[in-house]
Amino acid sequence: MFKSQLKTGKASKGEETRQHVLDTALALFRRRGFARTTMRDIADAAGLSLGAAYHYFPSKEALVMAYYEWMQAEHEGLAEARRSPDADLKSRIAILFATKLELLRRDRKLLGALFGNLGDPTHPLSIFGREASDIRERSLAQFTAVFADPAVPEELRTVLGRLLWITHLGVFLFFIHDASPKQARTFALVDAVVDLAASAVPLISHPFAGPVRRRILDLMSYLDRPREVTA
Amino acid sequence: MFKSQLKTGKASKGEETRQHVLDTALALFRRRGFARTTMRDIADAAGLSLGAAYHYFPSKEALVMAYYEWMQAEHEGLAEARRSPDADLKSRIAILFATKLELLRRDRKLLGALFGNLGDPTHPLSIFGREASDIRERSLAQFTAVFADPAVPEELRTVLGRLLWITHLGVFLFFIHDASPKQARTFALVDAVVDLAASAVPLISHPFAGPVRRRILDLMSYLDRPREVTA
DNA sequence: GTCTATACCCGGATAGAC
DNA sequence: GTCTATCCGGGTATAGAC
Repeated sequence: MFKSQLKTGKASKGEETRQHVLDTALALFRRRGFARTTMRDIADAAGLSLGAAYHYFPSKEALVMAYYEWMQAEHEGLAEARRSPDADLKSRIAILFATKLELLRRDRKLLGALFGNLGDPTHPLSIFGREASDIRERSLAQFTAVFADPAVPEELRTVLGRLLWITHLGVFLFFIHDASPKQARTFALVDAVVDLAASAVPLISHPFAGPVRRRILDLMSYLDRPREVTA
Repeated sequence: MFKSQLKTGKASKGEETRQHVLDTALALFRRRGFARTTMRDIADAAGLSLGAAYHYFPSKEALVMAYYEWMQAEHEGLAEARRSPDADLKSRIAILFATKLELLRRDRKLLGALFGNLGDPTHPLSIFGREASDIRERSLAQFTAVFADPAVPEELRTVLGRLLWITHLGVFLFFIHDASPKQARTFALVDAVVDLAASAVPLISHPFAGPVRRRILDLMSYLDRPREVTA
């Protein structure tokens, strides 16, 4: 696990090259999309042999995973920077969506790859799969933290975080397909979703909604457990 | 469009072969999954050359589309057969989910393919794409019809139909990943979802929920328009 | 450990002869 | 409508240079 770079502290030659390959790949993905970019293109554009590219990234999708990781770190940083201590629930939700949309905006053609293996449980590289679990958990944590608010019943916070996270996946699936100028429809959708989410919380917390609330908790308990591997 | 078969009325040789290829392919998909079945496997098993198989189905995914079509017709038939005129809202929803689950049960390994191209808007063969629009509309219509009920405000029916349809996609995405014995967790999830859907309708129809209801209608208006093609 | 070059396998898809 | 041959690209393998 611990290599010689312990003493240097500097980025080694290898890490520089690795970064260069990743940058080149992402530039090509952004311009031409994931499917229409070949590993041979990437190696050529980076000035490397095919073998060298595969030396750093064992598969084309590993490049997407690296991007996913970068993206998550970036989102955490940006959302944190925009955070203000006296913000209410609605603006906390709004910030989370706005920052992510800001980051993903130029990467529409690349996003498809993240949703690509959604339906294949045997494929480890999936947004719901093993390899992505770290990143997924960190993202989920961001969306759950939004509900750490005295106005929200404790028992509902985890559940609401998950619901909001799933919703954000849906929004970005919409975003991928949104061909309106400058993705105006996605921006409008985000406004509406934020508005709805913020206004649904008091409703669902109200005693009147007790039976529905209990059913939501029931339902989420089925989604909670870690995923097993299909034989 | 109109070929010589107009006079025969019988299934021509070509249609028989086409059906044979489809049957063979589905059998292989069910046994080994979509990804692990090659077009060469299918052609071999059907006793045809690769080129001949491609003559009938222009791509591997076209086979999935043909399945999707068959599936939708089957679901309409089965749901209709189970329909009883005096059923309440909840049991109408329950029947829709139960019959679909019944049909899809043996096809888990095949379903991933339906969700496969979800993220690629340039790919016409997607559950959200052009090619599938007919089938998608028919499926949506089934889920909307459930709410044709005096207890449900007119203005909400389309919206609730869409929400239920999206929910059913989510349930079957879960189903694909469900490795519990006999997919017991999916069955439990379906129960909970049906329960929640049926109990949420009175809540959302209640005057108290007016603001939330208006926001839901707002939100859905962004999802309504037909999809344009990305350049 | 970093990299080149090259040949190869596999599987989706296509061309063109018959 | 059916075949054989071919292309293309993801991915692997290997042999060797520095």
